[in-house]
Amino acid sequence: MGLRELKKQRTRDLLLRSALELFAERGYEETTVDDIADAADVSQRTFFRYFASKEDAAFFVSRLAESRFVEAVRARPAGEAPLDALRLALVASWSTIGEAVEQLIPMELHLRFYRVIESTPALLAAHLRRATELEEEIARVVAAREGLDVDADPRPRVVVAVFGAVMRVTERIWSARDDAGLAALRDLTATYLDQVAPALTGDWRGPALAEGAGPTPQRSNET
Amino acid sequence: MGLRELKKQRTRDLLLRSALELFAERGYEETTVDDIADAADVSQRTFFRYFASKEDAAFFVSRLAESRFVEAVRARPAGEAPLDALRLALVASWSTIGEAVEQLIPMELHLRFYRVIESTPALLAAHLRRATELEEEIARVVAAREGLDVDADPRPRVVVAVFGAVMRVTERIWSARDDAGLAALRDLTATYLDQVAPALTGDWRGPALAEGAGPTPQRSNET
DNA sequence: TGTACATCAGTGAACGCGCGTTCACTGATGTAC
DNA sequence: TGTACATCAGTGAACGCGCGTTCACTGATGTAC
Repeated sequence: MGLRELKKQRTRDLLLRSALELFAERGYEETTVDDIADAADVSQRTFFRYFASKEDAAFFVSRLAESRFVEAVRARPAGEAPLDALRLALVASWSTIGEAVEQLIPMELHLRFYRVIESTPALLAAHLRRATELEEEIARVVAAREGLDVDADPRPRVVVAVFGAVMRVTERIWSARDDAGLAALRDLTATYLDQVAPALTGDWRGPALAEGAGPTPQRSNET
Repeated sequence: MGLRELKKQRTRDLLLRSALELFAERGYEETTVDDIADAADVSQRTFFRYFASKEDAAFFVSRLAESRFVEAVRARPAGEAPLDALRLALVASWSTIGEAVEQLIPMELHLRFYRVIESTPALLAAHLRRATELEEEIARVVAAREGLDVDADPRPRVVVAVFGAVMRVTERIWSARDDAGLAALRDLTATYLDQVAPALTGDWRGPALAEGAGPTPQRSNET
């Protein structure tokens, strides 16, 4: 890599990190693009050379993580049931995503920023819109796996939407906690995914499974 | 009602209708608050007397519809399984919502605007954020029905999130169609809700149910 | 029915703000020979 | 290794835009007597 390209990457990384640090410390709305540029010691003009918008910078890391997850879904063996494939792809991509994030910014900062998303209406809105776009992409992958037409058969979009809905519930609950670490998010996700079948079943008489109350008792989609 | 109050209501209705008509005809981003005020023959200042923001006006009708739905959920008899209660509340509130909307604007305009929401990133984002807020409210209603603590038991939030996810999938698919009428949306919703159980089941070997291919063959949550 | 006063919807004009864009330019890095 | 030229990251300043706010004001509606 040439010196020019290296400097470019350094500038972008610096801008990205400055942006996320300011967002996490002071809030997204309270941080102007000029603030970010100042923190990175470049001009506002330069910021817009690297990021199409303030929001674009905010979701740069998420974009990376999402593409890893999609790759992981594509990589699942064909025999798996769709919901299993999604869940196993998540488990499998966990560490890959972690490494990719750490290339750019400390995981701790990423997690702090994730909570900013949840507490900032404009960011949460953008996050949800992006999530539905991602779901559409994954629905197509799932449909392809099963040899189905995504527009003719409702099931691919439905299973992906259900999976995504549970993801977002766990994100929100996780971000509302104080102890919010990466392991807690992973555990919460597992617990909530286990609750899909019980929640949809008419019979709610079974014992309520308190979150994190212990090892998850059953999987919902095993044959 | 006094003359003053009557004039007030007329001004608000006129502003609302002007806003939605402009949004539907020309697009949300392409319509400024000044345009709306001009169309209603009042000053921009007056617009902000009635609506906190442009977005506030855009979702005025939705707010009304949502509150009717929440009421309908509250009104479901206690014996019903949660997912059934949500579905039946939707069916039951359908006409009530229709009447409430027609009080304000023609249903045809409301439906046209719904498609604008789906095709406008900023509006779709706001819509999704509002939807998650609504889901939280409904999750609490469901938890109360079952005598559960929404923070201790994952099932209320999960079942509501799943229901909401299916709703949003149908909204999106419906809005992408040309023939998009109210009946089509209702049928699509029924079809997709019927697909929740089949989609989550590992076994996808059963015949794909094409949307609208006929009467829905089975209910997912009957006892 | 009339008068005096209070309330309050609507006005017009100006402003603050931050995002994102446009312009003409500088100077460092890369490349050809 | 050196020279000439091309490329392109970064600059600074100014601007357009629309949202939402603020101000001091007018005039219609409501109310008390």
